[in-house]
Amino acid sequence: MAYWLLKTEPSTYSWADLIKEKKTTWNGVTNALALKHIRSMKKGDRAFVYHTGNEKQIIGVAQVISNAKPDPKDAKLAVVEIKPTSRLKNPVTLAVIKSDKIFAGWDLLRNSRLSVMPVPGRMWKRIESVSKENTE
DNA sequence: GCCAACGTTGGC
DNA sequence: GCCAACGTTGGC
Repeated sequence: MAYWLLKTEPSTYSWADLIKEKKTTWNGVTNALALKHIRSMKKGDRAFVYHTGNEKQIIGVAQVISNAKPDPKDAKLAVVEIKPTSRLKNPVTLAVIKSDKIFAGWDLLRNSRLSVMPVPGRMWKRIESVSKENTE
């Protein structure tokens, strides 16, 4: 099982939209590297959902519920289906990620324009634990 | 096939 | 609103 991070602009498609829909086909990815990551996704993998724009934070966890497959609207592209698992108790902001050296060198920091990326296991665990901490 | 010009993304 | 960092496009 692998871990991923999926970026979305919340005014286009948000975590709330995913909750409302119960599951969705993650489409609209056209960047070559991001597509390569999509194509590596397998049923049972898990993914953080990250909001760009004003929010810049990881908001929830989703489950990959299909293997990667060609986009029915464009066979050159690839999509995957996901469903929401749980919302993070405390969203983990980009600022927090930047200030924690465990995330040094991660794609999220190195390439701000990449919309789909793997999450190394130790980073996944750190985000999960930070998201559960009590804050004032 | 190269690369300048242009367009887009996303953080600031 | 700006702009850096990338990606893409199109003329040559």
